[in-house]
Amino acid sequence: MDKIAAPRGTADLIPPESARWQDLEARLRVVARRFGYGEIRTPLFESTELFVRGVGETTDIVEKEMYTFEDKGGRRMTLRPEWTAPVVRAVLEHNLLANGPQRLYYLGPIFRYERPQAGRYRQSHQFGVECFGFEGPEADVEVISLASDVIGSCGLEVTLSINSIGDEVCRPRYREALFAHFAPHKDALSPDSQRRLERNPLRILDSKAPQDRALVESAPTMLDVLCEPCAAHFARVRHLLDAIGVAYVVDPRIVRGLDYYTRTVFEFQSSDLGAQATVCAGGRYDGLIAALGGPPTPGVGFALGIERFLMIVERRGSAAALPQAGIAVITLGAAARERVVPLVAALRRSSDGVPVTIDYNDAKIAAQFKRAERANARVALILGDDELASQTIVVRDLVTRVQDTLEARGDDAAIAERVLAWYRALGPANGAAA
RNA sequence: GUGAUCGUAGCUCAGCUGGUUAGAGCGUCGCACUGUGGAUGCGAAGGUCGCGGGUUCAAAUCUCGUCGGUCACCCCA
Repeated sequence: MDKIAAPRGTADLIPPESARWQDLEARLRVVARRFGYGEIRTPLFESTELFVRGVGETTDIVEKEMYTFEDKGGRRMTLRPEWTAPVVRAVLEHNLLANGPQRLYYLGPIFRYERPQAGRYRQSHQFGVECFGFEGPEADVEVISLASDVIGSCGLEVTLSINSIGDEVCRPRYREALFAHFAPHKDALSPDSQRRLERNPLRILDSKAPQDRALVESAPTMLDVLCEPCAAHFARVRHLLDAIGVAYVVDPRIVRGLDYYTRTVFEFQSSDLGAQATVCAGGRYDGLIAALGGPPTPGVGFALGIERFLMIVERRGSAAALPQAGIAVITLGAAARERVVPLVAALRRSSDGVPVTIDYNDAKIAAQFKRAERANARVALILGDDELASQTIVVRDLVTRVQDTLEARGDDAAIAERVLAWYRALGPANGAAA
């Protein structure tokens, strides 16, 4: 029988890598809470219709990347390819906007049927926030600031680019201006851009084809065409970013792929990600909620790719080594192994998060020490015939190799307390542990 | 969906223009060393050479297909 492997573009998350995920997830939740965002969790699958209407019928996501299936009741379902549409659906379903503006964050998997590549998978994970109900530029800046804090708290260097893509008033004008600019030179454009010219001229702006470069350089920018309210909004966003000390560059070539964006769009990019430079991206989507049948409500948010984020952390070598922690129990002989079971139980009950591990196999002491080391334990607790006879136990600091003999009379809870007190007295493992 | 490149032990890889029992380092396990861990020496376990077909007296090696990894395009986090 053939071995079954994880599906293409998916990955198992196993120790010690899973610990890094947990660490990042904890940081993300802390920052979100600090900004007053509450967590929302939505189903892994939704009606296909939600994404068709919410993301845009002609987007790549809807046209070719969705995992869609029919359930046994004949309903068309799709594995969540992005979070914003489901979040808006849930917000409307529970009528949250009746209570005024809402701040929500999410953290979990998305699914897109794409060819795997650096920083791109069929199941990937996103953290993001959505801020509903504020029309003013302060909300744009709040959301950018939150993203910036998340990235900064991990010590990463990325560049923030911002742009405005206008609204329903000025964007159509811009499309026409772009079309007028490129159409006369259609034959000089790359084949991809010739296609984009008809479908979505904005996309030509971030073309990577060398032959498009000159024409893109000379193209009019959105910022030239912005209507008065959009221009004012964008100016305020820039002013407020300056005020809170978040560095950015204005990049008129930033275009978002999803139909629902309006006005402010932004991307955080890293040079460590190959072709997938964007680690976090978002913007304002003032028309989306109404488009999904809700009351006209402004919104702004972003999504951050967990895999890409962690990839930068690793390539920058800023991944902190896991500290040596925990107690590894070493027993010698059947009598000790039996005696130690209730003692380990007592240790775990009162260990308050200190991991207590034990190897039940009858290995030599040297081998058990090696395993304790591999498990990254800080302290070894040794129990053999000698200790049983003298009613003691030996504790040894695996970092300094200093050891001690402790009294082991009385009940197990008291012995466990003695061991844990000895453990805690060592303090955190110092640099030598790393 | 398009293109390039790679799949040999748990990991990293060697294996020349096809030639018989497929190797190394690291790791694992054992012994030297009845109870003290990053050392040394000796030894052992571990492989349907991704999978399937073809060419050949003979295929890890050539060929076709397929699956998977990696990278790029499209597009996106």
